[in-house]
Amino acid sequence: MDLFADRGFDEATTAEIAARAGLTERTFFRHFADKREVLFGQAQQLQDLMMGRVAADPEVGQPLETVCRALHGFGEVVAGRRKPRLRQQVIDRSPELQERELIKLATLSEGLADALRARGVSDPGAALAAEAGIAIFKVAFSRWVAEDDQDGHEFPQLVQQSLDALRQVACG
Amino acid sequence: MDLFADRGFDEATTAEIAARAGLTERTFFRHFADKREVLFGQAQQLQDLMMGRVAADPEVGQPLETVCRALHGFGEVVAGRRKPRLRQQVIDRSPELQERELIKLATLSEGLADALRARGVSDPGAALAAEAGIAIFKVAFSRWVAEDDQDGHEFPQLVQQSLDALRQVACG
DNA sequence: GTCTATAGTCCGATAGAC
DNA sequence: GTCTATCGGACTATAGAC
Repeated sequence: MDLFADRGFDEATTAEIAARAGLTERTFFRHFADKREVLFGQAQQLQDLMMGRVAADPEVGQPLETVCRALHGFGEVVAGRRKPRLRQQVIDRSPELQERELIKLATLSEGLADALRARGVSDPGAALAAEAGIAIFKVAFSRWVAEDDQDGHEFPQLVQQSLDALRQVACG
Repeated sequence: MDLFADRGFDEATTAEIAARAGLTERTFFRHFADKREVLFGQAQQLQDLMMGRVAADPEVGQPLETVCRALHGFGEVVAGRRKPRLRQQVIDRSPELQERELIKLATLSEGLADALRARGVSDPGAALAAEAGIAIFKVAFSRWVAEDDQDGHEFPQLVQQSLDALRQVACG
């Protein structure tokens, strides 16, 4: 993170990262499938948490609300992350990292759709509720990054506001 | 496309692609910023078309409907593409191509949001209408690929069905 | 067109934990 | 004996510098 923040993602070589950790370049690639993955290792944990919340939601009569309740879990995960805003700055400056972020969100969407189907929501509703939930997450997250809420307490409110705004533009 | 379809995207080298076109590898990189861009060159054209449709839409009172009408433009662009379904098969088999596809869609979303703001739609509604539109596009497109509609005539219907389904899961 | 740097793979070897 | 983490060196393809 320090190397990336100082000189940018592209300019920090895998050899430097490994040296900084007291390892060889070869060992670095045993821990991370590729250089970008260093910044996205916790993504699976976030997905598991959110999918679990969908599975445990009391009612799925309004699938998008179920998804939004699952999104609240982000607040808990982010509390355990180090410097989430610095991390986001690094990502925002690198197109290749943005690509990786998007595919992680797409994977999350797939997972949420699967979790909804397991609760009896049928397609294409399940896929659309999941994708719409990701849209809400993106907007709420970008607003959260712009503020200085340290522990993620305000995140659920931002999700609710985004959900309301989506309903407004979608259903009038 | 033939090389990618035969042996997969990773296995086809830029040297082979260039040789097949009667050019040198260096010339290949003069035409395409990177190897993946070979398959995504027409993306800007699609975005321009859709943004133009948002700009020219008679009314933006229901922003998501405006976006959906813009999405219909895909049918016109795809008619000029060669083997769109084969192209999609190649993409679906390669994670790095999926990443590129996602960032193209994210760029499209940004463009649509800008076009909506130019029509007076305020944030976060503009961003959410654009993102929700992309969600609808993804679902409609995946259904279109699974069918055998050659000229894209059925695409607007698939968009409408996805819009209805989204309204169902979002607003009940 | 030439030249070079970096990411990432493949092969094999070593050493400690259990 | 097996599993896992480390390392070394050679190798290829992408991509950028000039």
